[in-house]
Amino acid sequence: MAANRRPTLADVAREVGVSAKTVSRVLNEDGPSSPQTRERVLAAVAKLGFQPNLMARNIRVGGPDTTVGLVVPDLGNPFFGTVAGGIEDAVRSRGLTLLMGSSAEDPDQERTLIQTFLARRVSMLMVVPSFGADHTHLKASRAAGLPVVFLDRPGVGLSADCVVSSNRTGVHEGVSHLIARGHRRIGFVGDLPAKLYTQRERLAGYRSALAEADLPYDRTLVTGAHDQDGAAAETTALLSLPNPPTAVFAGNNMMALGVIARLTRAGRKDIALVTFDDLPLADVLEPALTVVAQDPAAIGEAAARTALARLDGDRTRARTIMVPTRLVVRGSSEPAPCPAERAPAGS
Amino acid sequence: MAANRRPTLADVAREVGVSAKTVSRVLNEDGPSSPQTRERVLAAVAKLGFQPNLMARNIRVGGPDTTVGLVVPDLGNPFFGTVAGGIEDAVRSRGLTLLMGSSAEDPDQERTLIQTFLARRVSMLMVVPSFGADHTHLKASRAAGLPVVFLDRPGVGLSADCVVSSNRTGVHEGVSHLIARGHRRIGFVGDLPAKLYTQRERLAGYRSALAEADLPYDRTLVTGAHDQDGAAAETTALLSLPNPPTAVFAGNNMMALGVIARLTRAGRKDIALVTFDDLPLADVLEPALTVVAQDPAAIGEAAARTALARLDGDRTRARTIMVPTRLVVRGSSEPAPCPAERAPAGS
DNA sequence: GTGAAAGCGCTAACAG
DNA sequence: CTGTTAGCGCTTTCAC
Repeated sequence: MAANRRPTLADVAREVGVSAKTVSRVLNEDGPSSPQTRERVLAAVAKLGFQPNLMARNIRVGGPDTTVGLVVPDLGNPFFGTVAGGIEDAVRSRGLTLLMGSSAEDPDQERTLIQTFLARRVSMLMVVPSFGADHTHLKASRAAGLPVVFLDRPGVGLSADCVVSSNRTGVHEGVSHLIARGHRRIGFVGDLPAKLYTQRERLAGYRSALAEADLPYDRTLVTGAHDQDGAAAETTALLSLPNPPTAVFAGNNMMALGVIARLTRAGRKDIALVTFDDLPLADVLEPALTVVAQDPAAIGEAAARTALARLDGDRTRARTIMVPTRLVVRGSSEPAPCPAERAPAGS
Repeated sequence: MAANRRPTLADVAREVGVSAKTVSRVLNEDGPSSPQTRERVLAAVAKLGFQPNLMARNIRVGGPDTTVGLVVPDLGNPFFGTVAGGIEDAVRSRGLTLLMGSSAEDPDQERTLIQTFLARRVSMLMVVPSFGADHTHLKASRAAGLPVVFLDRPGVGLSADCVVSSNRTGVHEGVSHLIARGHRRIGFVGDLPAKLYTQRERLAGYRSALAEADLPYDRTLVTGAHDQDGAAAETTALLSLPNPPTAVFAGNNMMALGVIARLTRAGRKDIALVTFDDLPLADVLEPALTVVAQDPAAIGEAAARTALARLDGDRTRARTIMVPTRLVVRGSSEPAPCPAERAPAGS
C-alpha cells in the first residue's frame, strides 16, 4: 500500500542466495550462468517485481543514455509529430527512446530544454530551431562527440548536420506550374516573420520561377501574415489590387487555410491556388487542393539515420540533406487566367 | 576533437581547489557558499564546459526521475500531439520533461515502451491504451506509488485514474441536434474495430439520442470502416439503401474525411452531416462542418494535474474525469430532410 | 560457473 | 561557510 522502496538487484540476489553480479549476468545475458541459477533468478525477479534501474546502469557504463533528445516548436503541429514518428521508427531498432519537448518557438525555452537533454546525456540531439535562437553553446558537446542534427531549419552558430525540405525548388515547381497554366500575376502569401528560414527559401523559389519565365517581380503581390485570419485579410487585399493576381501561392498550410476561406467565401473559383504543405482535407475540398507536399516522416528518418551514422563513428564534415517535396496537382490550380470580366457559371 | 571524457563535478572541484560537495552546493543553491567561491566555481564550470549528470544525481537522491512517460498510439496524430502539449504545459513548472513514445496501436509495443519508462523511473506514467492491451502488469508499480493515468480510453485490468472526452453525451448532443432539425433517419459511420472504447461510447450516445426522441434504432444505418476510403464506400452504401438516411453522423475525423469526400463528389448537399472531433479546415469547407469538438489540450492538462496531485500525496480512490465536448454548429447540419425529390437550387 | 571489491558521478549526513 | 565519509544501484575487474 505505502510507497515501499522498490526492490534492487541486491534484493533479488539475497532472495535467491547468490551475488548481485550473478543476477546482473542473468539479466543482461552477459557471461555464463547455470540453467538452475538462471531459473531461480528469473523466478525471484518475477516474484519481487524487480525492475532494473536504467539510470544506475547507464551511470556505471558511462556511455550516453539510450535516449534521443528532440526539440520542436509545437507538439500539436502534425508536421512535427510526423517528423517525430519518422525519427522513432528509425531509432527503435537501436533501442532508443524519444525524449521530446516543446520550445513554443521561444529561444529561451529551447535552450533550457537543450540543457536538460544534455544533462540527461542523450545519445543524440535533434532540434527544430526557434526563430532567433543561437546554438553556439552546443559547440563543446558536439566536439565531445554528441551528434547534433537540425531539422526543418538550419541552426545558427554551429556547424552541424541539417535536414530540410527542398523549399526553394518545391515552390519553384509549384509556381512554374501556375505559370505554365498561363498565369502571369501570381500572389504569394507567406508566413511572418518573413525572415524565417523556410519562408525566405520559399520566397526565393517564387522569385526564381518568375525569373525563369521572364516575369517581373512585383512586390505588391507578395504579402505575409501571422495566422489564418491575417492570411484571409491579405487575400482580400490582393484581390482588391488595381491589377489583381489571377493565382495565389500560399507559403504554408496555416496561410493556406486563410486563403482558402476567403476565396471560398468570396466565391472566387476563378482564382488558381497552390499551397505549400499538404492538408488532410486537401482532396476533399471543392476544388481539391493542388499542393507542394513535404515528407515529414522522411525528414525525421533522414535525421535519425545521419545521427546514427555519427554515433557509429562517421566523422565526415557536416552535411545538409534536402528532402524532396512533391507537387501534387489536384483541382485548385486548374483555373486559367481570364482577363475578361466573365463570371464563371454557377455549376 | 576526439570524444574526450566529459568533465565531472570532481574535475571542477579540482580546478577550483575546493571539494566536490562545495561545487554541488553552488550548482544546486543548496546550503550557503561564499560569494568568491561561488564566482570561481561558476567560472570553472563555464571554462570546462561542465554539464551536471542528471542521472547520477537522481540515482543518489533516490526519488523518481524528473520525467513524465507518455505512450500514444500515433505521434503524427495531432489529437495526441495536442494532448502531449497540454501535459507539458501543466508539468513544465515542476521541471518535468516529457518522455514520449508511440505504441503504433500495438499492445506488445505498448508494453515494451512502458517497461522502458518504468526502468527509467519516470515520476508518472500516462498511457493511451492500445486496443487489446492489458495493464495488470502495472499493479505493482502503481501500488509502489507511481501515478498512472489513462488517456482517451480506460485501461484494462488496473484501477487507475482516467481522463476521457464525454463521448457519449457529446454524440448524444450532436445527434439530437440533427433530430431537432427534423431528421428521423440518421446514418452512423464509426471507426473499426467497433469495440474500441471510444466508438462504443459514441454509438451509445447515438442510440440514446434516438431513444430519447422515440426514434427506432435501425442497424442498417450503422456502419464502420477502417480508413477514409472505407468510410467513403460505407457512405455510398448508406445512400443506396432503399430507405436512405437524410443525415449522417461521422464517429471520428478520419471517417469524416471519407464521408465528406463522398458527399461532395456526389453533390449531395441535401444530406446533413455532423462529425465527431474538429478539423482544421472545418470552417473552410462548403458548407462549413458542424462538429462535436473535443478538447485535447484540456485532456492532457487534466491528466497531468491528476497525476501531480497523486505525486503530492493524494490517496483518494481512482477517478474518471470526463472532459466535455462542445457542439459547434456550422453549416453542414443545416439541410432539413426533404422527402420529396426536389433538388435544392444551385445558389 | 560464481563472488568480492572497487567505482561510475553525484549528494546525504555529519562533522568541523 | 566548507570538507569528509559513505553510499545510491548497478557493472567492471579480477579473483576463485
